[in-house]
Amino acid sequence: MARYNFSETESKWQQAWDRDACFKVVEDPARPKYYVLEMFPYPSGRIHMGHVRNYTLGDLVARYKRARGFNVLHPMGWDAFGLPAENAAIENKVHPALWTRQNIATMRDQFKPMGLSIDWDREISTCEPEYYAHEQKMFLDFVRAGLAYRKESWVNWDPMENTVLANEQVIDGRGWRSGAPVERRKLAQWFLKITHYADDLLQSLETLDRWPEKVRIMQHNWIGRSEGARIFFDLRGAPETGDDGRLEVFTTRPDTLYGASFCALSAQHPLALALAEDNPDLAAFIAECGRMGTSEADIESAEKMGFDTGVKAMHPFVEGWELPVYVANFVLMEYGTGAIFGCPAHDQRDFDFARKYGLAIKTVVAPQKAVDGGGLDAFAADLEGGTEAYTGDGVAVNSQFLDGLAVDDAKRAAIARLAELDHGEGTVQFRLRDWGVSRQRYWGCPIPMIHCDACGTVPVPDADLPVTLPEDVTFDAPGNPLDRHPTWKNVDCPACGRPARRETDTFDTFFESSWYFARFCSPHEEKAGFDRAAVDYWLPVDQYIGGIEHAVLHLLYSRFFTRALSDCGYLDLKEPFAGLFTQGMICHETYRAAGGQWLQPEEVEKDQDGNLKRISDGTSVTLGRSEKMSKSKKNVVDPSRIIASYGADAARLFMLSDSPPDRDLDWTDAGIEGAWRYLNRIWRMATEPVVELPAPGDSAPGAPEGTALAAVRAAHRAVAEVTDDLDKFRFNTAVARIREFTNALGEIAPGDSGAGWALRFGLETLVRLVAPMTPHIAEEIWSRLGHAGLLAETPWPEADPAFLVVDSVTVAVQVNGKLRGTVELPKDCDQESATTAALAVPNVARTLEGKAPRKVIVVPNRIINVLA
RNA sequence: GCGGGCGUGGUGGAAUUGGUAGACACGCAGGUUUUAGGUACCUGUGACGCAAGUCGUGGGGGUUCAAGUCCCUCCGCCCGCACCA
Repeated sequence: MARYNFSETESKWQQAWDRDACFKVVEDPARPKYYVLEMFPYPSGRIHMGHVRNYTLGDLVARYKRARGFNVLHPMGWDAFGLPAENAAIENKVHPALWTRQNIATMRDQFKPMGLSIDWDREISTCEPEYYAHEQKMFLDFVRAGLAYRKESWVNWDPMENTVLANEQVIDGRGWRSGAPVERRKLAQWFLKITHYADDLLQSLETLDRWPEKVRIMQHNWIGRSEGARIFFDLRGAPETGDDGRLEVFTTRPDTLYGASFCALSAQHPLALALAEDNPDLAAFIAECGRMGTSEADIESAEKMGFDTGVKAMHPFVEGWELPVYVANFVLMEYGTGAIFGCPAHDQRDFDFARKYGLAIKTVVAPQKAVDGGGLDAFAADLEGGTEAYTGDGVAVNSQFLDGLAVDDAKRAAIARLAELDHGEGTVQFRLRDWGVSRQRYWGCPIPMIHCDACGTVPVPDADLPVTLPEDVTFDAPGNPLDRHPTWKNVDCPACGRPARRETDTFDTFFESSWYFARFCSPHEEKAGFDRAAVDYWLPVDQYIGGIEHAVLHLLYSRFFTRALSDCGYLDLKEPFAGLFTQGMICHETYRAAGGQWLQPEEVEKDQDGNLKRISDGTSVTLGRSEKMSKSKKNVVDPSRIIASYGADAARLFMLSDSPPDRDLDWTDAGIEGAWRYLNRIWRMATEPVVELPAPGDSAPGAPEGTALAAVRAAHRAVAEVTDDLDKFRFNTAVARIREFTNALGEIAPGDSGAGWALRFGLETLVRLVAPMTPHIAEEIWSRLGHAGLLAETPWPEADPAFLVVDSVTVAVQVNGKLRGTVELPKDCDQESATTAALAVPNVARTLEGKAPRKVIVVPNRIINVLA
């Protein structure tokens, strides 16, 4: 028999599954549903190993759940809008639409040979109007529901390219492509009111019990809820700024108000800007703070800097107590109110600031112990003369009416007094900010709004939707081509009919990925984004699988979107993803040539002595540590080449072997070779059996014995263990159990009674267990074993408990905790006979030197510890 | 700085409730068959030791009959978020 011909076999079964439409699904209320979804790919041009791992994991789950009787939805689509398409357009003169569609075609062709059990009829691409039309409607409904609004906000502006840059496109304060110094500009932008759901998004994290703890913590921190107080300080010497002349401050420590020694404003605070108008020194200080923001922030970060404005803030509790108002570089405009009161004794930043500017440090909280023990003065002296603020728990001191109250009680009391005096109130502050969705980009979904000089911003009427993205644009001038499109941009106002202009901004591409999981439920629905009955059946996604890099934004936006859609009547659901699994990254060794430049794995070989050489010229190569595969380090391995040389099954098996799926995986040649060798091993076992196999369906010819019985037992044990492992996402141990079982099959002695039957049963069980991992070879062996039906449509095997019980166990025997031998005992045997047997072990008797044991601890079926 | 994770043979990694540490692989060594070989199969493989045995899960300490697992402490690496008031 020839070596296993993977390429012939793999394409053969892919066609068979296709022909039988094995993976096509429709709603079926009679069966339990299971929705498996991998994070859909960005069509960058070629698939990478991360994709292979992602889709291997998802496909394993999909095939396994299908075998377990679930109606499985496993779709595929493309996250097709985004900046790289525009960059390609500028750099290579290819239209973004063409570039994207070609990439999708290429990547689809690369995915197909993986043999994924995907319902390809549901394929979607977010850059097509059939998809994005629906999100325009959703957006307008959000606007109507008060969940979307327009406001001015700061952006990074590249004056050379006439475009807005994302934070990661700003390098050392300059545009990544133009190199021009980036300006801060204020633009009117659309926002989605994610903060409306801040509390719910936070609290519901606790219901996501099939999410990784790590991701929930990251979201928890990102939302960043903190309870505190808003405090209004009356001001003296401040210019009129339009508000009521008071300074609003947020604090989590209203209990420390009696320890206040200054107030500080962010450099972008309106009051700071107003004061700077006739104070050039302050203006210079503010400009300096602005410069520090982007570039050398880390280096300078330790150094607290401030500028005394001369303005005074009046303490809310004490008549006549004036606090100096500074502008300080460590106060963020984006958080709270952009202003703080400083209590140096109980906040490290305030402490450092007070030291630098000679401000008072006054202890107003002390540990109960210090107060009780009469050590308060010493505690205060240490604190005020030291270098570290006291931020621990305790009771209020030196604080008038708060004295003696524990921190939490003092906070409540302070807030009550502030409210009484009309100087503040208790409040909850979130770190989470509303989601800005406007992008000054071409390759995205147009925002369906029209700007009219007379009527203001007018929504595009539902009847005029969708607003399709014009494809007759060029990229030969800087800026957004939509801005200079002659016919698309200029339209009549839907309200008054006079000439008006379209909104030329497009949506953030997270917009598309926030509801695509719902679109997959009814991808061809034309009237709406999805059919209500379909989403009610399929959602939530039972198992979502993807990279940890989306732990916060994508997942949070999707959770928000699901709530917003529900509030607008589209859905009745809060959480889109019931189960989440985050896979590890693919790593590979790195190589550097003598000159220091990175080398690709194909450029390097090992010589006889095991030293790395560059193939082209034989010069020596430095081996670097294994790192995440990346183009910049050139340590990438192309999946298509691997699949072409070893087949999809081998690549998939390697992805699942050894490393737990949530940990990083090292790609090695030895690993893929090992997977390939294993496939050949089971191929030989099945096609050149050591003993003649009975016909399929033959019943067992009496009880198997010896190695045959052992193999049958191993089969049942493997079914039980692999099932358990797959349920728990322990795919690497599932592979180990399958290999163990394979070894047991290899032990079958042809002469043992029932050997042929046991081998057939074993092989059938084996291919059913590996089918979700290596579906092609499993299907081929299944067919060669004489089965007419597809393995892809065969139910998961069940273990017979009768073969799982064992009648004897090996029990370890220790003397004083040290292993001295083992003893074979009947399962669940009584303590006395276990003790007797243990003491009879020669090595145990010898170690005891004839002395009687002091005590014997028997853990049934596990261990016996003899204490001498 | 805060939060999270990790640390086990030459390598990737196993190890229910605390109960024979190193499953399953890779690599390596020896052998058998075949071959031009890279194939396949068998045996061995934590360290030290001829052996009995001793020591071994990042270091140190503790709890326990028994600790990779629980507690304290220190060290190292990785990942998030970072002047969040």
